[in-house]
Amino acid sequence: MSADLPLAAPAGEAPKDFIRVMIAADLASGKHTSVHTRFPPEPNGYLHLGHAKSICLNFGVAKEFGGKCNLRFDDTNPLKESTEYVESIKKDVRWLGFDWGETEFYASNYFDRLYEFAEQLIGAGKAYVDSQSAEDIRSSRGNLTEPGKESPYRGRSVEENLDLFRRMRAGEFPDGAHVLRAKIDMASANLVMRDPTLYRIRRAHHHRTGDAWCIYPLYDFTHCISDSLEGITHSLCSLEFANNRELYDWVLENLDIFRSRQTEFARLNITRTVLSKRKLIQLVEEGHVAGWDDPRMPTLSGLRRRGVPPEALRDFCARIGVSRAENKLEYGYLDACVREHLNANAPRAMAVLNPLKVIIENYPADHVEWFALPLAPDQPEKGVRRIPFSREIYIERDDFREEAPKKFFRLAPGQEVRLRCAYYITCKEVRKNAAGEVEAVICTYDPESRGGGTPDNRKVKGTLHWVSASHARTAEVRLYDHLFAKDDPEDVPEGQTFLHSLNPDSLSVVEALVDPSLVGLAPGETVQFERLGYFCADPAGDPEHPVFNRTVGLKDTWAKVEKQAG
RNA sequence: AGGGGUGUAGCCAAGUUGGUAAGGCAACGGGUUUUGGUCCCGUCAUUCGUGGGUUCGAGUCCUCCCGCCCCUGCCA
Repeated sequence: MSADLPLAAPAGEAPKDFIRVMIAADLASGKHTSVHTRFPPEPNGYLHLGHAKSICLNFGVAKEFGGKCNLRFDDTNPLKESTEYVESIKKDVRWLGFDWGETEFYASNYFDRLYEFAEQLIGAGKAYVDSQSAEDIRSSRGNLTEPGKESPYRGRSVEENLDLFRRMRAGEFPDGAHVLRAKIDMASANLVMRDPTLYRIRRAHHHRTGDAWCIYPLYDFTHCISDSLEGITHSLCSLEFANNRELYDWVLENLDIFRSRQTEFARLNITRTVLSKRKLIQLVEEGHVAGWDDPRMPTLSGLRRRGVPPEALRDFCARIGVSRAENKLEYGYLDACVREHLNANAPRAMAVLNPLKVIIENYPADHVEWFALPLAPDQPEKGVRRIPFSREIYIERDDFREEAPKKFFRLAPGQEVRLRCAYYITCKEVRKNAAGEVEAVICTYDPESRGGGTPDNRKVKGTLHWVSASHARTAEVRLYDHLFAKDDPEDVPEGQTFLHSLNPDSLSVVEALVDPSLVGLAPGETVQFERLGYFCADPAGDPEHPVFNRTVGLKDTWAKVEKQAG
C-alpha cells in the first residue's frame, strides 16, 4: 500500500457521489476557490423526507468543503405562500441540525433588482410584452413534435415594450392582460425555450412585500438570478429541472452576470407514503390525518413528533447516497436507521400494552422489592432504573398461552420463565371468568432466583417484561403503522385515488400500564419499552397521564417464526 | 413522435486511464445474550436492460434494440 498515492477514499470514509466528485474537481482545478450552495424551498407547504435529502446534500456539501449554504425562500408566487410555512421551514431545518447563520434570503428581496434585469433584457431586444391571452399562448406553443408559432406581439419595439412593462408594474392593466416573455426560439426542441414567460400580472398580497407589487417574476427568471446574486457556485436541484437548465444558462449569459451552475440529482422516493405537496395538503385539509405534524406524515414535523431523531434522518440521507437514477427506497431502510440510533441512545424501560394479571401465590402480600433495570444494557455506566415489584403484576397477554405452540418460550402452564431483572416464575394455574376468558394466571416464584439468576445456573428460555400492579401508572399509547396499506399508494384501479390506499389501521390507541418512572417525561423524550419498541412522549400528554407515540417497533423474530409455522 | 435523462442483486449504491463486480438495507443459516432486541460469524450478482462489434481481456469503448422518468403552467 502506497501512502502517498491515495487512489481511493481512505477506509471507512463514505464513497463520494458524483456531486462531491464534481465539486472536489472544481476546487482542484481552480475553477472555484470556495463552495457556495443553497437550499431554496418555496414556502407553500411543510418540509418532508424529500427536502431532508436536499438539505443534507446542500448543507452537507458546504460543510465538508468548508463553504457556505444559504437558506433561500423561493417566494415568487404569493397565491400559495405564507409566513406560517416560512416559520415551519426554519424550525425544521434547524431541527434537522443545520444552521444557515446570517445567510437567510428571500427571492422577494430581489424584486427590485429582478425588475431592473427584466428591463435590461427588454433594452437588449431579448424580451417582449405579449398581450395574447393565456389560452393563445398555450395553443401557440406547439407540442412535443411541432414547433410553436411566434406571437403577433413578438416584434414590438424596445420602446413600446419598455413602456408597456412599466405600465404593467404601475398597475395600469388587469391581471392576465399582458406578460413579459423572453425572446428565444419558438421552434426549440426544448419547450422551456419557446419564449418562456418571465413576469405575470398578479394582484395578490405577498407575505413579505405586501401590496408593493402587482407583477411577479416566475421561477425560471428568478432562480438563476438569485443564485447568481448570492454567488452560488453549485446550484443543486432535482432531475425534473434538467430541462430548465438551458434557460437558466440563457438568462445568466444574456444578462452577463456571475454564472452559477445547475446540477441535477434524483429526488427521493419512498414506499408506503406520498411526498407530493398537493397530496400532503389534501391529507391535512380533508382530515385524513390530524395535521402537518401527525406522526404518520412524512413531513419533518410529523417525523419529529413520531420520535424520529434528526441524527437518524441525517444518517439515512448519507446512506442512501445521491445519484441520477430514479429510485424508490423501501421504508424499512429509514426504520433501520431509526432503530440503529435509538438502540444506542434510548434508555430502557418497561410498559405493558395489553395487560394480563399474574398472581405470585407464594410471594408475601404487601411486600415490595425494588429491582434495577439497566438504562443501557451494553453501557452499565449509564446507570439503572429502579422498578417496584410485588405479589401481583401484569405481563403482556401475548406472553401467555394456555397451550404453548412449538418454540413458544414464554409463560404457559407448567413452564418457567424469567421476569426481567426480578425472579423466575412458574405457571401453576389459570383463572378464567364466566365467559371462559383468562382472567389471571397463578404462579409461584423461586426466591433463589432473585435478580433474575439462580445459584444452580438453571436456564430459562423466556424473559418477560412486567409492571407491578399496585405501582403501575396508566398512559395512552398510540401505535402507528404506515399511513398507506400498500407500497405504492398511487397504484390503484381506474376511478380510485391514492386516498383509497389509506391504511384503516394506521393508528390504534391503547391504555397501557407503565412503570411509574415513565410519568413526567418531557415531550420528545424517547425510551425503549423493552421487547416492544421505541416510544416518544407526546406533547398531548399531561403530567399525570402521559401520551406515548410508538416511533418504531423492535425486530420481532418470534412473530416471523410463528407466522411461518402457522 | 421531438428534446432531455436513466437502466449494476428484492431495495439503495460504489465501480480509477478497459484487467476479471465495494458497501448498506432486506433475506437466510449459526453463535452470544437476564429484551425472540443488540452484538458477532457466515451465505446471498460466473454477472452489470438486450443483441451485436472492437480487444488477449468490456459493467467500463462502438453500435442496434428495449424499458422507465421528465418536458406542451401566466406553478416551483
